[in-house]
Amino acid sequence: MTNSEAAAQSLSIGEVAERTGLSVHALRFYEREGLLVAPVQRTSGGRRRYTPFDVEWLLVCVKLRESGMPLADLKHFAELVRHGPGNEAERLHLLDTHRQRVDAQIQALEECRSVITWKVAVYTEHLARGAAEGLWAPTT
Amino acid sequence: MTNSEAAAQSLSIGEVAERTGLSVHALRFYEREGLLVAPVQRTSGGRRRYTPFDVEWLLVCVKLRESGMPLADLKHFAELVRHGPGNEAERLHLLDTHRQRVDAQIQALEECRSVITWKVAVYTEHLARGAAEGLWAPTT
DNA sequence: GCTTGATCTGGACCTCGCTCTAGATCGTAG
DNA sequence: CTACGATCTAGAGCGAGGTCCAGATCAAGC
Repeated sequence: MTNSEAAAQSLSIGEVAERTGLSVHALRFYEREGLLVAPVQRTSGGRRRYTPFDVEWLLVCVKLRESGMPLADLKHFAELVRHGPGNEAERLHLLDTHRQRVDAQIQALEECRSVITWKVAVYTEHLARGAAEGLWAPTT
Repeated sequence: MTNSEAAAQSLSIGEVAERTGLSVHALRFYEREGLLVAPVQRTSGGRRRYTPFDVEWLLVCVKLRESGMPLADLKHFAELVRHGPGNEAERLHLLDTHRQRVDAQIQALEECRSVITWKVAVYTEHLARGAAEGLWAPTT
């Protein structure tokens, strides 16, 4: 890949914000916090140019954040990747631990869901009966 | 129910903390924030006594919080209940809206889960092959 | 050359949801 | 009566995760 091809593929911070759903503020913040694998390239004028690699990494970050991974863990993961090959076992462990948390979270949410569904049914029935009995009781 | 029966069923803040998983600090905080349906009863000495009703309400609160309902919404819900019968439709709406958010959240988490599973598989394979290729690439 | 909009930096500030502190009081066991 | 642990109030503090601001610079179009 030539320099110009690379330049053509690279994106400004605004474009990356659009593609990742992160704000430009958040992108700069993530960078400061060391969440990126490599320092972002700059134009001669000092503007950031993100490579497709950067964007893909950020998309993974977004998914991990969405699922509740703390920034500190994300930073640790980035450090491992930055450090290069040889620590795949640790990366694996990090991800697998997180997957377990996600599983637990899904389960918890499904429980919440059924509690809510139950409550919704209660109110729906109440309304159907013309709200004849006004008293709210937690279990009914 | 006599007074003494009610008193026997009522719990101290510490007992409620145990049963709900909230800290005593959080319990007092929730009360200050108006998240309870009714003001908590007090002993002659000024200590809080929670009724079974209070505890059940708090357990619902915990479930709703766990599933990401903001305190502001919880407060609103409490206000509706406090205000008594006649607003069941609004309560229903509040809960149903939240359920939709929970559903979306579950779906998002499942997506995250599959992304993570994929990544885990990549690293596992990598390790199985003796980490022959060290290059990390976001998609592989 | 000039305007306009995007981006730059460093640091202050914000919201949320608690958590903790200090200093006083209650209440129960010895 | 004395200890001692639980609880009380008001209010300060905290950690996470950004968000926003000021003032300057860059880059593209007219």
